[in-house]
Amino acid sequence: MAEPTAAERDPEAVSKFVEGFAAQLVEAGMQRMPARVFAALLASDAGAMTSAELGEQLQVSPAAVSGAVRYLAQQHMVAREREPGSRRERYRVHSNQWYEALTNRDAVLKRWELALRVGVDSLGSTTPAGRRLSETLAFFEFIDGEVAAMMERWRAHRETLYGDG
Amino acid sequence: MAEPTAAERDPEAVSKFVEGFAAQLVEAGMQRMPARVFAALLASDAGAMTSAELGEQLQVSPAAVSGAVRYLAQQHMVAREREPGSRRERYRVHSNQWYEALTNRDAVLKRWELALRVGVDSLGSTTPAGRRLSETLAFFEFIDGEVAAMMERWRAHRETLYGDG
DNA sequence: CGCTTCTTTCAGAAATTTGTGAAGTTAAGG
DNA sequence: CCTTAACTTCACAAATTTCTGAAAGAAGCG
Repeated sequence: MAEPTAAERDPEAVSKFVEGFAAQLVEAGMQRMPARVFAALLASDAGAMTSAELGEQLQVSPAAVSGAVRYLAQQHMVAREREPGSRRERYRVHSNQWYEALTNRDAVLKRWELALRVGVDSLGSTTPAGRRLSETLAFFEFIDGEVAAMMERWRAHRETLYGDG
Repeated sequence: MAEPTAAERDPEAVSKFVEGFAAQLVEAGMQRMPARVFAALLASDAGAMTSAELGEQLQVSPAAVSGAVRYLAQQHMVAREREPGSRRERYRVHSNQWYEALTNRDAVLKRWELALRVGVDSLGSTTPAGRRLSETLAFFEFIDGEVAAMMERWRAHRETLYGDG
């Protein structure tokens, strides 16, 4: 049993991982329910679950799932899938996509940069405080540029690990 | 007045920036009070303030400042300074250091990695879910390595902007 | 078209988080 | 040593957040 197979998937083990990983995400600033939903999807074999399945595993109401999924979809951390010919929706983590979304704190960086520009303007670019803000701004602008390149290197690195899969 | 000087520092403008920038940090997951304290320090000309100064600018109690500073110090986002021969403490943002601390989500990454390893082990590295977690883990390990190099490039880039200052 | 199944919205209850005042602790300076 | 200034801790009150149940809203299917 050191190497479980799909057949012997242990709900307790799954739940333990889900709650543990979710807790880490919460500590890093994510809301609890989105974190739990996301972790549950990550730990699913299919990489996708229905609203009902999520509600059952996490022991929460459909309303809670709905709210969490809306948030995750906005952040591009899950994709909604409509099985054609059914009202049932399916929420999926795209293996190759989700961590790019996590990295896409781009929007966050942009808002920080905007706030800093306002600060530099109103405090004066030649004051000590203004210069500090200005340097901070330069840092974020630099990071912006680097992240794209880094993701490119990751894709290359990934292929050395997994091939073109 | 398009370019304010230190002499005409406008408390309202400062406060506006502080609250605005703090709000962005909060939205990114930081607690409110640490965010406000940090923003206030960033916007100070000296790059450092006493507990009393912070309390007055932010209109909060010494207890609130104390709690916020403890958090920020743990995250290495501010340094505590003891002016020798005084009980007054001074909290400082190290211009060159603070954003490295922000980037030092290293600890966060490490905890995520640990949780993911647990997941891979308990779900089985050959199951679909296990493989997904495993790939996620590989991604974070890759990022770990890249961040250090990126910071190095930033320091070099910074010198092209500001010289050795 | 109406029935049925799934999802979303919304008001409110419950839990958590946050900040305060007051008491406690530490260390400088007489 | 004792006084006093500063920081910290703690219990509690207030504000905020989070989740639920119930009702409303879509969309397939007969």
